[in-house]
Amino acid sequence: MPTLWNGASQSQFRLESMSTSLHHRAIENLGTRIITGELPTGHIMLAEHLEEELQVSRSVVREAVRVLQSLGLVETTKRVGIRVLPPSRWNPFDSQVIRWRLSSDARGAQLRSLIELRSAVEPAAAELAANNAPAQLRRELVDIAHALRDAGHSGDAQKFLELDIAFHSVLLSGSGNEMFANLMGQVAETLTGRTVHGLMPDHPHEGALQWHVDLAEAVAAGDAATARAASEQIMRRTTSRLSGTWTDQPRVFLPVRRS
Amino acid sequence: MPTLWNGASQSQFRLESMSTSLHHRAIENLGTRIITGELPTGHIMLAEHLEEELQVSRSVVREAVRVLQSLGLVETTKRVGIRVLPPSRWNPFDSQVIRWRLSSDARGAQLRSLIELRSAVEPAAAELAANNAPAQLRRELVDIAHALRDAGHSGDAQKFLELDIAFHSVLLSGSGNEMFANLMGQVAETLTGRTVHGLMPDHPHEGALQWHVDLAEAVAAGDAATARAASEQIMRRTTSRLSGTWTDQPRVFLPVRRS
DNA sequence: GAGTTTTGATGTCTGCACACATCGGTGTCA
DNA sequence: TGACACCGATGTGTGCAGACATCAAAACTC
Repeated sequence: MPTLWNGASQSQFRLESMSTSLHHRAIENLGTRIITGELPTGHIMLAEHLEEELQVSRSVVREAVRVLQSLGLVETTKRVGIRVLPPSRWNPFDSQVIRWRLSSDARGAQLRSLIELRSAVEPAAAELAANNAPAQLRRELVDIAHALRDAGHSGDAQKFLELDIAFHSVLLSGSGNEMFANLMGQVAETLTGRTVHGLMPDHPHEGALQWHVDLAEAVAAGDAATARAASEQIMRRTTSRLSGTWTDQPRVFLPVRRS
Repeated sequence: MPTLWNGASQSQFRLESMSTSLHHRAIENLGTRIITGELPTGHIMLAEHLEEELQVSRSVVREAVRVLQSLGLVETTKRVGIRVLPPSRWNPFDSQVIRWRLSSDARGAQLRSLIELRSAVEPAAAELAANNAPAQLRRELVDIAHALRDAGHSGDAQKFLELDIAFHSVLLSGSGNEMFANLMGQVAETLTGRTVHGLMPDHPHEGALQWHVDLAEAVAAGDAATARAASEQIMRRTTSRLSGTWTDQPRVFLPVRRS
């Protein structure tokens, strides 16, 4: 009886929590289940079946499926149904997909991918920022670096996290490359995830704090080479500190898709 | 009179070509117009208005708007309508967004972003591939590099393009990082765009051909440092060859979004 | 100016017609 | 008799139309 959504009821409670639109919850539900593997590759669903399973109407299901389709999670075929696509078809840069993967078994693999991407991008961003960033962003970066060092010394974990995110955000924005700047959100996820999961030491590494200051001052001075070097130092340390979380994750070598 | 879509008719012909679904064409239409700026930031549309403008039904409009919403191009607000979001909210990694930008005035800026991203990522991918790629991919890479050199010498532009795409695809796949591997599609866009727009010389640079071979053989030998160095050479040259196309494009320094 | 009502847009539900890929039966030919 | 091509039935996504629910902006009242 697909009636109104009336708070706490229904034993087959599939659309968790409230305060978001129905189609959004449907996306969340299906996306999560696909990425955790509960709905495996090749699994076929029928729109009609989803209606009663999720207790929503056709329009909600259809809009949700459209979005999942644009994320590469499913494809629709007439006379067949809605087919779950293999992970190689998922859009690994979509922030929803990243979020879902971070809260699945593939968390380690997703973290590794993100760290590798950051390790490649941040030094380049540092270089670009040193060459191109507007004066105000350079000043801001220096201020944040100093505040970050202070917070590290005083052991204020919450403030340290905020400043850490701000630092890398400003750096990436300062590159003047909108793709780099957009990684900010993902970086924030990894950083917050790190503290939440207790991977941060009580007092951050003294060298790392100094490298942040060095990086900021190199950017301010327009010294691209030094900025890159400092960024590489930071990323090397970050990588080595986190690499323990994905030692058991096998690498996946995607097939070369020729369309 | 929103009746069936009957081929060539309608003077206000907005949904171009056929053979794709209506909602897909609606996405294409709106996405293009938003990114070219024909529908500027803050512009407000009404679903009802879109229905008659595109000559499609409510459900088609709604599904298209949902997808555009997930791409960060629009937001919907009750009592207001469908609002076009500023470029800083667009998902710059989505392949549709990239494609739309490549065929807009911002083409130069998009190319620069992609090249900068490639320049950061490919050397890292080369390093990872040298350390982790399975034997078969290494062999394949060497074969392609040699074929690429031959094609370069013989001046077969079409074959050269195919092999060039294949080379970078295999390299990125060989990194074992699904985000790197996924850049493949975007790389293909830039490479094809380059030949189509007549930016390729008749005979590719001899040094570049050799660097591809060096890179492949370093990966095959597991020599990460050499592989990275060769990749950096290639990207430096690619950058310098293409930088002319975006000299006039201003860099955009996105605001740091703190949610 | 604070609280209340009205209004107008999206959100959701439903029934229907159509397009079309798949499957199975039928007919043809060797 | 068996293999193969054809063709229509079937079932599913796609698209359409209209209704009601919801909720936030805007207008209104006090």
